[in-house]
Amino acid sequence: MNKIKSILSENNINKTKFRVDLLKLFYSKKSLSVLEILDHFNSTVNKVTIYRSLKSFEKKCLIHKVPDSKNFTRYSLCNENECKNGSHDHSHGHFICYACEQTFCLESIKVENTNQLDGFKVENLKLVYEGYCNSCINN
Amino acid sequence: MNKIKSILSENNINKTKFRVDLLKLFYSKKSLSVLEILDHFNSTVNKVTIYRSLKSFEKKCLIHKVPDSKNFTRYSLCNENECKNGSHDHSHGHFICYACEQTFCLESIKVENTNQLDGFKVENLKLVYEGYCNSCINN
DNA sequence: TTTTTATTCGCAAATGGGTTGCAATTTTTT
DNA sequence: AAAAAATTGCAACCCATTTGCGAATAAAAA
Repeated sequence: MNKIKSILSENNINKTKFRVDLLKLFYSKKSLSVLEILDHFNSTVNKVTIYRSLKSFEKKCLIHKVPDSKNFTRYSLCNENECKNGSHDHSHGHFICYACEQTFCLESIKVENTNQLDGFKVENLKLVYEGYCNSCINN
Repeated sequence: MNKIKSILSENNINKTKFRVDLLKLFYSKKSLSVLEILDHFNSTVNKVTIYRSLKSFEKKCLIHKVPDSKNFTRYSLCNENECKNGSHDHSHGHFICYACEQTFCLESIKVENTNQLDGFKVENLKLVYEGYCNSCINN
């Protein structure tokens, strides 16, 4: 609660009720989509506000986009070691569950940025696993 | 020309002028988006027709979706060894060019479907390189 | 080759994610 | 408390993709 507010303060984001609640929500979820956020707040908040809050959080390196199976955008908390000053680096694999559609960061699976690819100059590398998470298998 | 038509015949897709031309086009490109197809035909064909043709080709394993950088869908020809009977398996890496937005299949970079991931049942694995292709670097 | 049947096509309209302009409200600064 | 800056909601928009439906076309049957 206090932690959330101080994070917002440090990043010059106004501590409105919604933004505090939204950031708090991120601390309890692996990843979130706009639709899930809208559902969580029972549509008491306008979707434009959600988009703008996400964009603001992203710019301040509180959250970043993560891969998803469909063409939806999902976000999850930044890792302090990886993202700084508005530039995001998630050099680890990701897992996407077909059932719950959650995206999990696989911090232990590092992807090294191979510059060695014949005919191409590689700037980024994404490693995405898809399947079923344990929680979905056991339900 | 004859080859194209016989492929369509074998897959029970009507050999309309547009579908013949569209399949021919795929044989000359690494990958295509709906917009690129629309441009190529100078908007003489309805975009709904494009979407439906693509879906039909995909169902018959002539083409499949490939990863892209933005939220657009791209398609490229299926590899006969990999895709069969409507189920698509592209177990190789992909390269996406930031400049031309083309997606290239890296047939030589195979991804083995690791079932070994703690806490997850892995069904699929995607390896995507991003950067600049030689053609864009030299222009 | 005519008739029948199955596909495909184009158009209009709808769905869904995401954005923009603007005026009203809230938070921060002084 | 007043002024300045950030945030919000609303309506309207953009763009990719889909759906319904009747008209046109292709393939199969007679």
